[in-house]
Amino acid sequence: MRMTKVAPQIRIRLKVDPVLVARICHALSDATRLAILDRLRNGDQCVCDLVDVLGAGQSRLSFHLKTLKDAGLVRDRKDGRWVHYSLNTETFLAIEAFLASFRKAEDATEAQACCKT
Amino acid sequence: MRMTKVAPQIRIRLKVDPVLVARICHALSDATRLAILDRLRNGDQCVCDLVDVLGAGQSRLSFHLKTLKDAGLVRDRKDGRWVHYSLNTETFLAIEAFLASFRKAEDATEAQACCKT
DNA sequence: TCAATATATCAAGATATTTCGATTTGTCAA
DNA sequence: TTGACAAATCGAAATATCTTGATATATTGA
Repeated sequence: MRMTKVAPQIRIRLKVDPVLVARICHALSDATRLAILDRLRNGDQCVCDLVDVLGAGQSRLSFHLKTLKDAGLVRDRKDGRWVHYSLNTETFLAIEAFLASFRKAEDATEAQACCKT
Repeated sequence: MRMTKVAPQIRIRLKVDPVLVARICHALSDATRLAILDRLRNGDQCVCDLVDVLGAGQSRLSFHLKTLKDAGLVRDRKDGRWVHYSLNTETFLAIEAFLASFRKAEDATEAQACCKT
């Protein structure tokens, strides 16, 4: 982690498309989808596991998983007749950077990368 | 900014209500509202200024400003016959912390505060 | 091949959100 | 007090999203 102050022009900056931000935030704005993401904290889950744990219908979960995938918040991996979903942390990082830019007046209309682990 | 490592039990933690997260993210999921937030980067704006700049109807802007205010993303301040809106950075920080928790396996179901300026 | 299982997709209805125009409320200045 | 202006609210129409049940696709094992 970089600790010394750097000049503005060499800061890491990410230009964030508002259409993508809206899509990501929309994906995060539903209780079922937040519950799915919460289940994925502990690693990959197949749809059938999520159906069992969340008590939601299979087509409903497929619908929400597609929304999360289209937003880039999750990835899917096919394994035989199962599909495993997992968190895509890059997108979380990108949206965090976008939101952080609202707390940093000097960054005007662009987002600044932060929170790197 | 704290630079030394701290033990997990004394980390700052924020329990985030999924209902509030959904409300905040919903507020962030609309192009008009993102445009409003972008205008507020440079400080307070009254509704009439936003109407001029964004080219949207007044009732439409009032509707979206209410959505943003209910989500805690903006504050309003009455000044004579004008109402000035401004960014509420605390809520941005809270939602960033919530999102960051998905990138930190050890935090399980709670969000960790980060990105403090 | 056939039956069972996992997942995706579709259509239709239910629900929620957004937009617009009109009205209302509150403030100020003449 | 009156007229003008800023902003919020309301009802109705338009649009988008979510849920459900049915069906389609793909994979596996018998």
